[in-house]
Amino acid sequence: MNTETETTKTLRRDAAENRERVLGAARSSFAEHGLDVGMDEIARRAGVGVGTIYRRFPSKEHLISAVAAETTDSLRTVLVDSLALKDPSEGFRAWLFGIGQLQLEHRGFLSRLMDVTDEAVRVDLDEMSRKLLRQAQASGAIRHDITYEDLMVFFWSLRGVIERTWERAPRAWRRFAELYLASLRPGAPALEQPPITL
Amino acid sequence: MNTETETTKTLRRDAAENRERVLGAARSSFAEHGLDVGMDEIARRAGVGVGTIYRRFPSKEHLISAVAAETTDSLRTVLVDSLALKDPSEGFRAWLFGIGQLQLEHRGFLSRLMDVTDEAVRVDLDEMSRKLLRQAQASGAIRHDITYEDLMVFFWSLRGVIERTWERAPRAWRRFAELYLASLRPGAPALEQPPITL
Amino acid sequence: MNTETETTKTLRRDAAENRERVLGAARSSFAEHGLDVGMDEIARRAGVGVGTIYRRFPSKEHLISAVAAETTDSLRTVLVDSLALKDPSEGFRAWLFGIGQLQLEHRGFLSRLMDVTDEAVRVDLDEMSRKLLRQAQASGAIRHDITYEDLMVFFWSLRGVIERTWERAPRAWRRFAELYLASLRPGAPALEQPPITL
Amino acid sequence: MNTETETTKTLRRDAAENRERVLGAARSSFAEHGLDVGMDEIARRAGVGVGTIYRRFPSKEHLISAVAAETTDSLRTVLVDSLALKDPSEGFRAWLFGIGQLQLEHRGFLSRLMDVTDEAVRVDLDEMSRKLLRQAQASGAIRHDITYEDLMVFFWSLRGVIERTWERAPRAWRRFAELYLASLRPGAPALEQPPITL
DNA sequence: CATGAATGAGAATTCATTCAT
DNA sequence: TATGAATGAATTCTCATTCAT
Repeated sequence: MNTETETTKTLRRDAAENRERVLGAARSSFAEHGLDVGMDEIARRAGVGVGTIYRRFPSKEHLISAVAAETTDSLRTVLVDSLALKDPSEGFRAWLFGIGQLQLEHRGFLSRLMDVTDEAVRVDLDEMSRKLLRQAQASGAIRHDITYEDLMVFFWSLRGVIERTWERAPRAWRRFAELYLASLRPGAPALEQPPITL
Repeated sequence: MNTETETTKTLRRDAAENRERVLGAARSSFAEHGLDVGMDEIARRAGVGVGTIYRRFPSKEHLISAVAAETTDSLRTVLVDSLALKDPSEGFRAWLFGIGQLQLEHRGFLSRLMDVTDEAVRVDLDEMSRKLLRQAQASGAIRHDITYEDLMVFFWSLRGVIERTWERAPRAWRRFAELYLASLRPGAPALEQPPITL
Repeated sequence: MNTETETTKTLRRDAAENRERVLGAARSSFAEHGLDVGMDEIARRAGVGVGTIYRRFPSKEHLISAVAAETTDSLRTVLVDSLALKDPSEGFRAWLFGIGQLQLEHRGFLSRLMDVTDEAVRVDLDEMSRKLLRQAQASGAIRHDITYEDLMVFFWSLRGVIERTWERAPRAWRRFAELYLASLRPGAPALEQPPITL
Repeated sequence: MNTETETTKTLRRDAAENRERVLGAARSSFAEHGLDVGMDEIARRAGVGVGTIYRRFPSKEHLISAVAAETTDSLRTVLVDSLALKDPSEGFRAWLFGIGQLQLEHRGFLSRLMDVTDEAVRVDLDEMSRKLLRQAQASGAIRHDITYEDLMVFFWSLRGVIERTWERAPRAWRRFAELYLASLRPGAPALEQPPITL
């Protein structure tokens, strides 16, 4: 903003860009080594000092949350793209597999992946998700006793699969997802277990 | 001798019992705080000094393995009990839910849970598992295109579910398992995704 | 800025100076308590946190080596100064006593003192040492059946003397060295024991 | 002594014998691994429990001293044997080399080797030592300006030599001793360094 | 008396976080 | 504002010593 500062420190990276660098470094570090990577390593990858990270993020925990929150965009993209599909059944399937692919790409902090801290955003994504389910159920593609929470649980289940298989069988989660999807089709016997609330 | 001392200091006990105390303390510590709990905390819970833990287990890694190995017995019990059921369909279901319950009880080091290091034991459990699946398929309860690996993947998926839900919805995994089980019933459409190898 | 803070907290200094402080603290700690001093004690002496030591030296072993390596310069100084003396006999004597003085000043890790890990440096010091001996022998000051290895052994022998006497008789090693030196003068009877190789 | 006890506990090792076992185990442990061996290792070698060691020796320090003190007998043997030799010059030489051999055999706690805690014993050994020196000087084999302390220092110097050479050149100390001995012969120049007291 | 399991202070090392420059 | 050196609490593991059996 300040022109003089802008002039004298032309080479200094813009704060926003700097934040991106850190987030990117954090994401790839987490993907490779898990959440236990040191802040030094992340700083090194980002090409900044540790202090710079702490200027943007009060603590490592905040950084992790920020990286997780960052996936919100991808999450939204998956939802929007899925909703855009004509066939609700196709849209539903695209959603499930889209989230799976997302997790594969963000493995390392899967435990935090589906955390969305911003309430407004959460509600937004929530509504899109529920709509996808509703449409699929209305179209007869998905059983009516399936709840939104069931799908959340499915997304969480992917973590266990991906963390264990991504190295040796990176497509294993797809078979798993397809099987699970089959159980959501109408015609299956009624469920004994009651729906859950979270 | 002195009752008060007995009370305040909980005098040295039998070595074997002590080992159990350590394993128990480790298991519950892991369940509550994950594998990152300090050895001090485990020792405190067990009511022993850290040195005592190290007398039995050369390193924290060994302790973790021991706790994990301990579950092998439970694993076998689940399998044996499931195989003992007359109805193969019932046996198969008992197996799936039994493993889920096991994981719920051992949450904290779920990442190690299905590791069985002793080769002979592994083969043994393996054979029982495959037999359960075979019988269920022969009886017509389970689709024939389901493989042993599919079930392993399912067990791993439970980790993601349980770690995320055990506190607020400890029965969530049951609904998830029931749904998954439904997808294994005959009559569902053929799977596009090929079976996996691990 | 605040003078009082300056006094009470001794604000962070230049990194290089800090490294020196650590090396100095390590050297004096080793001299007083031997290699078994804790890193905490060394850090305390240096007026830094333990972490600071580990920032410069990956492990205690590295720190010890660094302190030892530091004496390499003193070793070279002794050699250069001794070689600079006109009289080869004087030079030889200066060498022996110089090394003794060095050991007295670095007592505590005498076991590592004569270790020179850098091959090039070792060869360099080696050559100067051999030259000192050669010149002394050529000038007739030292017997011709004395080998370079004999002198190494003498230097090692000083460790035993100094470790045992430095507190109560810090000059004892000088008398010992003088006596030994006397045995190197020409005219003594031939040696029965063969020269050694190391 | 008590016949009944003797009868009922026939298999229990005699206390004195037990003490010997511990001392022997300690000595060989020290020789192999230095003073840093654990008490457990010593107990294992001795075939007793650690508690048994602590029954005989209040602390590790005491055990070390005891092992060191044990060499007093060897020390005396060397002295007696050396004094028994007709030729004082031979006796003196036998003494020096005898002590060297002793140290080679007891390497590991050389730092404590010459410690003799029992005052009466110390005086006794002291007198024999001084007598050996006196006789050698009287016979003209050794210079008159050599003191008893000079020889003590020599014995200590052997530690540095032996610790550094015993593995690769176990006879190196002999050449060193021979050289040193040469310096004690009459005819050498007067010493500048004053005699020491300890 | 002997045993060896138990103890816990202490040692080396790591890493999130702070702060002087 | 960015940097990275400094910090020190926390962690794993060791070992001399104690004490119930």
